[in-house]
Amino acid sequence: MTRPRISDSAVRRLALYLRLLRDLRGQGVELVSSRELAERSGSTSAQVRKDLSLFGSFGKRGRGYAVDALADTLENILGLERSWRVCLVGVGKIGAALLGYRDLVRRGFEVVAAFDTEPNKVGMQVFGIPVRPLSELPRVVRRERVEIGIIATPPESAQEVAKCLADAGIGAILNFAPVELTETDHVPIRTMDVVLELEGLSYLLATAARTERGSTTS
Amino acid sequence: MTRPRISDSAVRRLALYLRLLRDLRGQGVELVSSRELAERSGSTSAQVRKDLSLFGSFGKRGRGYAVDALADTLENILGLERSWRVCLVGVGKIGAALLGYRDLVRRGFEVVAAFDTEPNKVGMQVFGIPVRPLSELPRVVRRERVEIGIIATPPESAQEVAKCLADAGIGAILNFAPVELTETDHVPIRTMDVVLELEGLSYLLATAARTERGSTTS
DNA sequence: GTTCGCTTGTGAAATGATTCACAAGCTACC
DNA sequence: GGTAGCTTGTGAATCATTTCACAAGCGAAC
Repeated sequence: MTRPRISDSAVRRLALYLRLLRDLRGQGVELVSSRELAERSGSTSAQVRKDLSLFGSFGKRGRGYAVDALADTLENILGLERSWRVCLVGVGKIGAALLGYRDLVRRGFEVVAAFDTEPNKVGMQVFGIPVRPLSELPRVVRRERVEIGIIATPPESAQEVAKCLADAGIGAILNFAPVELTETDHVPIRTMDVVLELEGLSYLLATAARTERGSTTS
Repeated sequence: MTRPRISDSAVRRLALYLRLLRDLRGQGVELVSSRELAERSGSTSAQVRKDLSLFGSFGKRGRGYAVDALADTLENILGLERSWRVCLVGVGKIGAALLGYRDLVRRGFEVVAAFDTEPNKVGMQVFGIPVRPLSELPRVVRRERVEIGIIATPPESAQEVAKCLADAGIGAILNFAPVELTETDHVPIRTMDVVLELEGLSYLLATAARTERGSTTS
């Protein structure tokens, strides 16, 4: 399979198509057209076809795409034919919610370890996963062959934890702390920030309000 | 102030600059250059200047930007000079974690109501906020003048809840359910999906592994 | 007041992503 | 076999975003 450079947004769309295809497969649907995928993913049929054609041609002209085969193909492209070993650092409210989030393991991400510095959290079990002291992180990450780290610490410690994860040989990081982390050792980092998203919505609301006022007044 | 059409990614960057500026203000820093903002936000100085110049010219050549004044300006542009009234639908693990997340109110998003359908959750107080039955949503949203809705329900009910929020007159929606929602009544929707982000990382890891193998073998 | 070092603001160029539009190809049906 | 109706795959064109590059401007030092 060819592996072109591909944008983040394209990868996200592919992951979305895969989710839709799995649903369709569950419903016993065998064929799906780019138009249908587009409708369900909020995209356009041309976009869907372009995205898929980056990796090869999987469809049949006049018919569409074979749901089952395309799902398998996308699983392969995205590396989801296997499951990934994940650890969590920071067992606060968000961290604990993630440990209890069943979709993670169901969709191929198994949380195999959790860490925190708070002495009263260390030793607890949260949703069946023991919380260990941060000092054990390097050893445990190596021993358990953890591949992805999730940071859910306060922002002050996030950068330090990222460094620690990178040094321990982790391959990628998902960050929930509201700070922009600087990449260490080419370990890719994605940040999810609720407040930043809300602020984006705030901009839209403020703009809408002004436009409204402007047009009403004049 | 001019209000040009501006991309989502630009808005996100502006929100990020604002966060950095508030930090700097707290530290008593008075001037900051586009280069410094770029370093701290993982961007480039040209990008920072372009973003800011969309709304006017706020800097002094040779000196940089006045931290305090620029923070105020960005707060105005983003609509963050005031705080917003938010409600939460779905008090599961993620929902409960959000209710306890202090940064929301600290950064101008006040959760004034929470809803759920589960009879054993309705009537509870979670972090001081009473959980009401979903049937009260339209009335409460109107009475409390709620402007932003957060959906943290299972994916099956998310679309229905989105419609309900839109009908109740809400202005924007942040969705945590792993489904692509179709927009109702021009109410903007942002979706945050942990698994989708992890799948994006999975793609990078899988690609890195293949490249590695390819180059090692040859 | 002149020079020097630094930084902004911004057109122009380059790069990247999306949309268009259509030939090529498949299936069903007659 | 031929035709009709769809749908894919993809170059070309359009649209959007980012980067480049530099004139203009500010302040400090002498």
